[in-house]
Amino acid sequence: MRAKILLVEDDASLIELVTYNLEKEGFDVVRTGDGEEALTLAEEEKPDLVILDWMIANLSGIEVCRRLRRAPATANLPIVMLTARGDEADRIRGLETGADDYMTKPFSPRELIARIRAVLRRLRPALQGGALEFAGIAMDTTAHRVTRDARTVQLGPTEFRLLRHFLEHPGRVFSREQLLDAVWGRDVYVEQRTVDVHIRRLRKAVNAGPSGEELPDLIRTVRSAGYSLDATPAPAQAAA
Amino acid sequence: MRAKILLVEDDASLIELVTYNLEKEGFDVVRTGDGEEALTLAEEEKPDLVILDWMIANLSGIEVCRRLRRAPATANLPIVMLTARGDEADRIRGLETGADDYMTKPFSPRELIARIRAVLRRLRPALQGGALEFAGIAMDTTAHRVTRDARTVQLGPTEFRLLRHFLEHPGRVFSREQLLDAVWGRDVYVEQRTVDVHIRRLRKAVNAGPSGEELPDLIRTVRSAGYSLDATPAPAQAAA
DNA sequence: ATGCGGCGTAACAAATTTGTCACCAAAACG
DNA sequence: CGTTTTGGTGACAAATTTGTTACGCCGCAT
Repeated sequence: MRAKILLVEDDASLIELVTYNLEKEGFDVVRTGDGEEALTLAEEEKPDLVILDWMIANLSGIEVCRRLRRAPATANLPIVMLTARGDEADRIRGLETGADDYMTKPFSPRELIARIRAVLRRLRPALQGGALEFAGIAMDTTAHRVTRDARTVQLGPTEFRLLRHFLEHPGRVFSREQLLDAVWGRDVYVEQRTVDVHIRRLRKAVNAGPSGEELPDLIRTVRSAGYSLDATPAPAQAAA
Repeated sequence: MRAKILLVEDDASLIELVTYNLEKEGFDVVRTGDGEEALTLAEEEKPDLVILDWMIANLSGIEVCRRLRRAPATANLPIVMLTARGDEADRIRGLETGADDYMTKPFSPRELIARIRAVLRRLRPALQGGALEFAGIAMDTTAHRVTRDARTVQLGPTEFRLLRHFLEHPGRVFSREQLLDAVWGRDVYVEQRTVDVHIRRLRKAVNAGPSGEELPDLIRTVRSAGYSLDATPAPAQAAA
């Protein structure tokens, strides 16, 4: 899966340099030099990470950062700030506003790539082509293969993406709306209840035991909130 | 919840400088200047983050980093590399080996703090926000999970919101009207006495002990005023 | 064209949650 | 003390939220 990067920068030569390097490394790049447009693109293009220059048109980078963090849809989007302002105070302000990393010009493209990878490694483990694992469920994202306790699990495409999303954020509760955004795509109009049906299909596939038996359900229903991948199956009598 | 930081560094003056700043910011600090010992401490002390100097005794920082990543127990431990080697190649090597961030000496303690916070914000949302705690009651808002003294507490949606409100303002007394506004919503028409019933349900769930016994009630009834979350069992009635 | 697998909806059943009451207990008041 | 308030509880029926199943469609490979 290729990661999509939103590059917000208005220096033409820098755009070219960074874009070239990113694409060489296998990233998709979306560009803009305008702060307002950056906010729009962040919502519409659903990039996996934003590279944000401080000095851009219409809105300062720091303001874009602040607004991205405030909007629920982008509150979790990784941000790498990139700027000529080398002031310590500026760097700290950037990081405290919610940036995940901060680099000052002039910078090495290779280091930028390395830092981007470091951030993505944390945020979207699946983008690094690695394997995901949680409580006995293992997913090889490159081979598109899922196993539970070493036995293969057969999943449809949607269930695969759904499970991948859960594995990338274990323990966290997602609303049906968030799942539709993340798994189906932002511009797809589908009934929220459809999520339930796919959750059901996913459970059925993942919890199927060797001999027709049922394994503990790792997908927790959180009433009025959504679903989450969770190791604690039955909080019933966990007394000691 | 205070975050514990393992500082692996052998320059005495730096140790002092960094420790002072970390502790001032509310972190617990564990120190060593030895690579082998760093691995042991990482397992035993279970720090929330490691600051790792490149040049240390016994094992190089990069090697410590590599081994931490390889051991399952510490594979996910956030690492910030900190070193005099400003070489681009070294920085990239550090990041690619699994470090989450990389700073070169000389560095600003405040920037180091800001970067540590940026990493922890991602990795341990519980340490930054999303987690509430009071007198043994812990709430993870992202996982939608509540525990009392490490035992899971089962709550309905309304009780969850109610408890969250109390945890966000511990000790403060809220009238039924204020609670309806804050927990039910400003424009919902519900009987005030309904609050009592939910307080009852919340108490029942939170005060249930391991073996059917009752734990001390942390929700205080303030006659003719409302309710509050309060650790003190039964003090004399102060002024109104 | 035909069959199959996967998908989105609708519909109905099952499970939980919720707002109110009626009634009892505790506290405040004179 | 007897009354009056104010809070505590258990019971309910209604309302909401999920679980499950069935069905028709669509795209694709045969």
